[in-house]
Amino acid sequence: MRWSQYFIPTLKETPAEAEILSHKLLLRAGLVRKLTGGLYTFLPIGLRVLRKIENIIREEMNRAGAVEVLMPALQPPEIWQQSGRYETARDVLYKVKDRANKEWVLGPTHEEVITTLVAGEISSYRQMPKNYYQIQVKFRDEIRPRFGLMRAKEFIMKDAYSFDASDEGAMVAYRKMYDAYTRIFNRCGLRNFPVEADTGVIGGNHSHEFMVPAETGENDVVYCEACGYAANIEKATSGLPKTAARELGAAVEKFATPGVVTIEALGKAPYSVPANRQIKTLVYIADSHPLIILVRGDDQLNETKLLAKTGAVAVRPANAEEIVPLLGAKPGSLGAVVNVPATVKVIADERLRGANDMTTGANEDGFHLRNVSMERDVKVSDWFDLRTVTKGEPCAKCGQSLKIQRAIEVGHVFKLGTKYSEKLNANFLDAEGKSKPCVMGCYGIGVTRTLQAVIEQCNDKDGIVWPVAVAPFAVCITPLVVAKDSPVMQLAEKIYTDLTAAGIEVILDDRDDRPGVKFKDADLVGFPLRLGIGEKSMAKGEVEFKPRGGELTAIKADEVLVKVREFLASRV
RNA sequence: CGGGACGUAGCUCAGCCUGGUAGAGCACUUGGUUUGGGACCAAGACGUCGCAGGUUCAAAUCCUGUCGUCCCGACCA
Repeated sequence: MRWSQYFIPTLKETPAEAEILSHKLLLRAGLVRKLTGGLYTFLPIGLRVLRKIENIIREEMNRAGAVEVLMPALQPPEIWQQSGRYETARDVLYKVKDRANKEWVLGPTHEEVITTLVAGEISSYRQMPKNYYQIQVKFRDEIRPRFGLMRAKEFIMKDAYSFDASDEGAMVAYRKMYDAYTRIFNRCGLRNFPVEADTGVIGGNHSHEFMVPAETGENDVVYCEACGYAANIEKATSGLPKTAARELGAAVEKFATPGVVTIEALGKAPYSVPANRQIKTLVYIADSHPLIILVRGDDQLNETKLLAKTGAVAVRPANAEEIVPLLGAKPGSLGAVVNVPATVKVIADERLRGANDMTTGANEDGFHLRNVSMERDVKVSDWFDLRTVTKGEPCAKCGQSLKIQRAIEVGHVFKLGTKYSEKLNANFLDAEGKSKPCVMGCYGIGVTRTLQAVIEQCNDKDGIVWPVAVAPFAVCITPLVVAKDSPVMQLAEKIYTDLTAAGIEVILDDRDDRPGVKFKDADLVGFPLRLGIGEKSMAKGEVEFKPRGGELTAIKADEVLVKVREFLASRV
């Protein structure tokens, strides 16, 4: 490819819209342009990288036994109603109407479509296992699109769906995808690691996310260096001991705490109740039912856990207008000991189990209760792990100190079970002739997000530093004289022809620009190797050999092909 | 949806407080000089100041509304 005929609109200055580094580089290196918030056009360089990533994914999916299909992006709402997600996923569903005023949805994912397909095609256990995947555009009505391709309204996803006759078979399929994902992200040049994950609205009971460590990520990952435990903070647990039981004190005692409405204030004189001896009382609305949540004063409620453990579709904190009529006091004086309506369930964090000598609100403004025993004084309906892990806590598996790292989620694998096959009638007959629902798994990779994650991880002060496997071109030839009949340009053309003939992807910077401009652009766009050809080096029969981010050396002009091959082979 | 900031040339931004001829740098065009890490000189072209109302003799500037962008939060498969 000749640069002058291509389309690489690099930017010297950073567009105001970009905040994080990868987003800036995406724009500056001319990979994408924004149409409007959350919607981007891929320019040729960006598209080439996208295709590279897609092909790596294809190769690994195929290798793992998955088969490529392509499903419609526009879908009938009926299948979403059938699966129940027309309601549970309604916030992210784009809906459109046709001329007859019939409603359609733009697919945010394809469980409904693939399950409907399979329901009509698979009828025997002999036809499984099966795994179908596609690389497709998805549409999600994100509340706040941000960070360029990281969270967009429209994005490209690889999604695979496995169908098995048994739970054991489904686990095999899951494991195959898990291994394939590790290979895919490694091949893309990404440092990455799988973590245990929450399954969210998609359902299922076994799930891992593939994370790329990055400070700009939207996830917190809890991990243990000693034993390898790693989990999304939404799911992570630790080996922290339960609250120590003490000598069971006298009966509950009410005491005045005028103006004290925070854990912190109650911890100070004259009360001096340490946070770990307080019970924090929160009120949540779960699918329109109020719930009382108890966690220890020094713990934070993890809403994802709450959602998962209660099985609710949605939870949100109740506001003061809802709380006062319910418990008779404002937030800051709440508790679950007295004046709790019988209809309201009390859910408590495991860490409080057996705790006594605790202090909590009295459900009366300006008063708290001391000598509270969870067992004796609080009627708890359910005990769950509900707290958020913090760094430094002991690992539940090995006791070593846990760490927390920000990360970008680039892939997610789920064991779905029969949630969708049951609702959408994807049944088969087993060896005994008994009808059963297929056991499913689903496996997603954010392709466009992965592209940006590579940039986020592979860059320096001059621009992008592409791993060879996903580089838009492996080599950039930079002749410093571009007149057609000049010896420099003739050598550049020869090298270009030779490398291209050898199957190497080369871009020839034939623009009539000053050297500095070309060097800066080549660095910004990030080609792994740049070959510089000027009159000086040429006089010595040499060509400049400059790996991106490495040292410039001179090589013999007639050794270019060999040296380039060596270099590329060493980087795979 | 709550909080904040912003919207002026293709891009980055100044001007707004204190109303009165719309600016700079980069990019672009032409000519010249340059030519190994984003050149220099000269001349030029480029704007309904996001949009709609209002106040005023007069609005980029003040007021109201609206749309859009970005940040924080909430939310999030």
